[in-house]
Amino acid sequence: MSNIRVRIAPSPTGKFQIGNARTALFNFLFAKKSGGTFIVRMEDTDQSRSTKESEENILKSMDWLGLSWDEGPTIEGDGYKGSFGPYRQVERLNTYDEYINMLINEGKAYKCFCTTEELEEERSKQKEKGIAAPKYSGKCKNLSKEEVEANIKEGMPFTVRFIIKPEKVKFNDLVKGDVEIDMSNYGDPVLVRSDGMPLYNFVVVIDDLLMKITHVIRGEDHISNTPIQIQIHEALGNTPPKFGHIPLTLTPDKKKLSKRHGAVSIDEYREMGYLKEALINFLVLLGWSSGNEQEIYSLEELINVFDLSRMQKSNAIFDIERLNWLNGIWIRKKDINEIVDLSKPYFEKMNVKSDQEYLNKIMLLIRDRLKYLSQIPELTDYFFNEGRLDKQKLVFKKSTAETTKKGLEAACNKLSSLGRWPESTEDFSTILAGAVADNGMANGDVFWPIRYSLSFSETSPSPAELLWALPKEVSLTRIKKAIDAL
RNA sequence: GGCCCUAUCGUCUAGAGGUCCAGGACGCCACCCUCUCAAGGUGGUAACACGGGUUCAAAUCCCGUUAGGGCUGCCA
Repeated sequence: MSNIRVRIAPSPTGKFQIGNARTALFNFLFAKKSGGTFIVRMEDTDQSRSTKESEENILKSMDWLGLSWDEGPTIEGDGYKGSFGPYRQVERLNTYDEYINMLINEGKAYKCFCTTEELEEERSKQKEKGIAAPKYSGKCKNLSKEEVEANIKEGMPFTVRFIIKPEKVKFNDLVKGDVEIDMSNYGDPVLVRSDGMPLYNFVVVIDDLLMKITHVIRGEDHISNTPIQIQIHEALGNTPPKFGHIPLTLTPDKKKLSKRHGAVSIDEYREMGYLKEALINFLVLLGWSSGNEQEIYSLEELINVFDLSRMQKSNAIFDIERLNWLNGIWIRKKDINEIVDLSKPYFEKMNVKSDQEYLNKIMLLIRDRLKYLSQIPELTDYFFNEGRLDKQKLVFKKSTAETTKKGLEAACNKLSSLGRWPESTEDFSTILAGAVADNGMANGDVFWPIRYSLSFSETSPSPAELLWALPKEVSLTRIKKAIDAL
């Protein structure tokens, strides 16, 4: 076990998102690769947006993906594992108080009595003056002790602000390299809201410090928060952790992935029938590559080959076609029984009560055609229900109604006179081919109408496969019906 | 606007100065297989954003421009 400790720190303000999952995955891989510890911490200080359901969804989604955490809330949500808890920020409020007081007493933070209105006015005035980078003036920093006490006595609400040192902050980012930011562009950030609730930029530092986080791997949307957090760490006399800012994933129109741009939660992809293996595989390739030409990776393989230094520096666009391809690959890689199990929810939605054997046959026939499991209803309806027979479509394009009828009859006769119903697709194939040969016909005169009459579809598995899967009586009835229709 | 990050086929990417008139994958197109649709196989289409340097040599290093993204909250 190495002393490397990383965390994923989602705010439970909605379902677990694709972007979060990707960040979690990179953290997970980084930790597992090095024998380190992977921690989940709920950043729920925004109580107006945080919900228990969101937390549950995040935990369950991570668990489903196989991103198991060593420390953090338990999946049941009734406790914690790990000895650096609690792992929910609202349960650590007392701790934050201690550190806030320390900073204030040491003159590194101050109480600010400016109201939201005053701040807005200040900002708009600065904009009017054409000031390029409006920021808080820091006027409350200069309040005397007496003024502060008087304000408090009057019951004036206040925030606590951290005093930014107006100097350049440099850090070596694990993925971006050297980054330098001039803090003279920053106003003093609020650490604690006027209602007493501490804010992200502060709590994240305290938690990372107390939880002994060694590497902070997060989205690059946090890069401009990093120098603030570094200065807070330093104000506390702590050496900041190492930072690695991974590029973001964008929608096809190059916008930040969000609810407005289609499905974004892991839940939704799961419901559509994307396999966790495909999602993991897809997500890791969004911003990372091994350097060789292998594209298909299991989570276990990734733990071995993952290397943070091979992260891409630029943003990546979420391409659903690539996910579809990977999902198809993983669907085909799975054992058929496993696929049937994964397919059950979709059959249940169809109110299908077939036995395992029938479902097995069906999935054997359609799995090559599946991009995702929720396509099952549309692709398998004819296995359970009669469809509409279109006389025009019954005739192969190079054939005629007359020949088609003859072909169907020939096949029907052969099938009906069978002593024992065959058990392999090859046998059915042979029988159909026999009907073709006996009558000097083309394959299309027999194969096509049989297939169409059994599936009511112009695109389906082969007739031999359908005969193999469908119950004998169903097949025979459908073929006879087709003959009558001509 | 300011600050920061980034820049190879439509998309995901390989490439860490010569082996690159740039390789792989997805998609798309064609062909093979074939009664159909998939799957599979084969082939094809398509990129170093632009302009300056540095160097014998640049996709690779430097500068600038342009473009995209992020941040600019008493959200995270």
